[in-house]
Amino acid sequence: MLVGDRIRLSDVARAAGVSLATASKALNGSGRMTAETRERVRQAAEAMGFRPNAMARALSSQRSFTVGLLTNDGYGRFSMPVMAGVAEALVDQGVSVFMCGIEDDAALGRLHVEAMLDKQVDGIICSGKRIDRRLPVDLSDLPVPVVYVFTDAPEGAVSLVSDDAQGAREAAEWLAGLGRRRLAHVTGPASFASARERARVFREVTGPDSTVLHGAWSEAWGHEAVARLWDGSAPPPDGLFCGNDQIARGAVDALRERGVAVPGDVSVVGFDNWEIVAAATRPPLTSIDMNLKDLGREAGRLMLALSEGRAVEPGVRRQPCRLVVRQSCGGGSAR
Amino acid sequence: MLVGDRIRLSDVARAAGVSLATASKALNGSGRMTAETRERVRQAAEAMGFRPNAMARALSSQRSFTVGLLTNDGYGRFSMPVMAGVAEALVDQGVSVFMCGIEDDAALGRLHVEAMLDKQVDGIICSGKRIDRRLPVDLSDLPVPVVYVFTDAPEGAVSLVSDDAQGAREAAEWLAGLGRRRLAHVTGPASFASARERARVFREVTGPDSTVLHGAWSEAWGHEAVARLWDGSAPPPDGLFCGNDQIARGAVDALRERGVAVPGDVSVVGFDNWEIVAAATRPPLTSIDMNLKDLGREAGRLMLALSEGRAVEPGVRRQPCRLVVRQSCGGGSAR
DNA sequence: CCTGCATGAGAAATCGCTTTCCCAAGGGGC
DNA sequence: GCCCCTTGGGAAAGCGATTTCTCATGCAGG
Repeated sequence: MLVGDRIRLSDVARAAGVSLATASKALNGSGRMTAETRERVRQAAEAMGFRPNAMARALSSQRSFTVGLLTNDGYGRFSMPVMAGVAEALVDQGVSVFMCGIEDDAALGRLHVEAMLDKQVDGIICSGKRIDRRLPVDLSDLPVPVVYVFTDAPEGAVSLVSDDAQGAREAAEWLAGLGRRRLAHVTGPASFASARERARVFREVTGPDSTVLHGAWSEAWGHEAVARLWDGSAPPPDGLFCGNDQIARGAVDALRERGVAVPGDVSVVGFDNWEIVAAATRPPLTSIDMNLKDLGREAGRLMLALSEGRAVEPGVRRQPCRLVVRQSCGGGSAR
Repeated sequence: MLVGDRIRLSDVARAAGVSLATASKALNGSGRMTAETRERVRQAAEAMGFRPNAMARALSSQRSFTVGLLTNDGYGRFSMPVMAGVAEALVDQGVSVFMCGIEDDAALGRLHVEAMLDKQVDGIICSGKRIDRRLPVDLSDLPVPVVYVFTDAPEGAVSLVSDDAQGAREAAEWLAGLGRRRLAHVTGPASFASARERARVFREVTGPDSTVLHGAWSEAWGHEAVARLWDGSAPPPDGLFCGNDQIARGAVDALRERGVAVPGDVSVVGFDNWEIVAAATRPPLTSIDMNLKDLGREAGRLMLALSEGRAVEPGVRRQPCRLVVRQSCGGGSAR
């Protein structure tokens, strides 16, 4: 793929018959020279397959064209799509991503952050698995910009989260639009801000005393919630909005077991659009996708802006979610 | 966390009353000087919170203390644990990891590899999601060492995979040890080398004409396989070894639906030990764990050796799998 | 008492590129 | 026709380490 020694800028300069300085400026679009000169250098570089040594460039320009991505999501459920998005936004700017999983280990976090700083990263993107908790590292007072994604961020920071309210509204209105009138929301612990926020909006759409059940983020809880809702003490729901796909799957399984048809008798919407769960459910789940890759992509863009010294409005940015229709709701494929 | 300008080596040297050269050697353990001098420099560095500039160090020493991790596993199912292992093995050597997901896009692969090379990585770890397929990039003739993990590798390369044969034997013998005598193996497509190898060993343990069913790697296939095995034409198995946890889950669900008790009537072992699937199954799955993090850790060690110029025996290294006992088999928690 | 060699430490070159002056030449204004 | 300003391009000083020599110094050997 690459043979022999790497071509240096000085080689290109010599070939193009210009000085080192001119060659550098030509390729970077800086400095002043005739278009003809610039082009000649470009051609030479191109022809020789010149690739600048990023280390040298970083050392003198004080920009390393690398960013660090810190995450405590060891599983990758959230951080993999975010990383993919970040990388996508940055790769053609020549920026690479150091990825560091730190779980919830503060010492490990510090270690990695220091390693990043030593490597002169142009910025750090900090991502989590929950928007109301922070990673066990203090990223304030760092000599580089920081962008927070899908995690809680300090006051005045640049941060990016998915729009729980809009996602929940999307789900509830979809169920309502299908003609479902007795809706219930089965979600995770009320200790999660996301769970509370989605529940709030769910009530906003369906009425202040519609049913909201908090529990674990598990299939088991989905099961149990169905058992409660169908205990005969009240007319059961005809639409279920679940806080994540695992709960939804548990619920759908429980409904099947008790002979309730999905989507015939009940429509179910999940949250997360976790392919592996949503697609394996019978029937496959209609679900809210948080567009994590988009979140990552936007984070990448913001990081880029910041590292180029462009000003970025601080504060929390909420990115919209998107309803992905499968078969657990019936109804058209409209939207 | 860090305040003001970074301390440079020259600052340390001045503070310790030695030259730049001596300071460098003192901190790197190279050169010759009295223990007292060395220690004095160390103390000064420590006291001033000196952190060497990795770029500068890389530029002159020709080692960047970074490695690239290439993967086509966009989901992170395999690459996240591998990355965690790699990072764990390298972090206290001060080595950071560039992570690049390239899916199956050859152009993207080339782009990322070139970016890595520009950044002077000390080596590249190439990881996949299937041991009999390669990534769409040519990593031969690179100016840096390459280690392959969980992917097919060219002749003569250094490569690391999990030991399918040992894992399969572990599973089959566990079932046999539980007194199960009519064993069946339900697994993925025979086009997968892993599926074939595990099936081979399964037969080696259970007899040449024991049942092996190939299908998709899905829950749906687990269902269907159970339907076939329990169609009444033959005495059904009392032990099921499934090719992955999804198949196992499908099978367990199907068994429950037809009133067959797990683990009462049938013991089921899965493969992958994918927590999210294995733990949510009712009952939770006993499964074979491929120890991917260990695989990554070992890959990190090999990479380190290679990048330090130490010789590494080429060839395929197989790392053992491990049986994780949950409740789908009954029997003791022995082992 | 002089030569020789091991030893501790420093001067300076280098790594490959960026960037800041600085200078020569050409052109326009008065 | 003189002067000043614009313009294209180059020389050289870093960036912050590593590393190769080189050089005093002190001690042992003859």
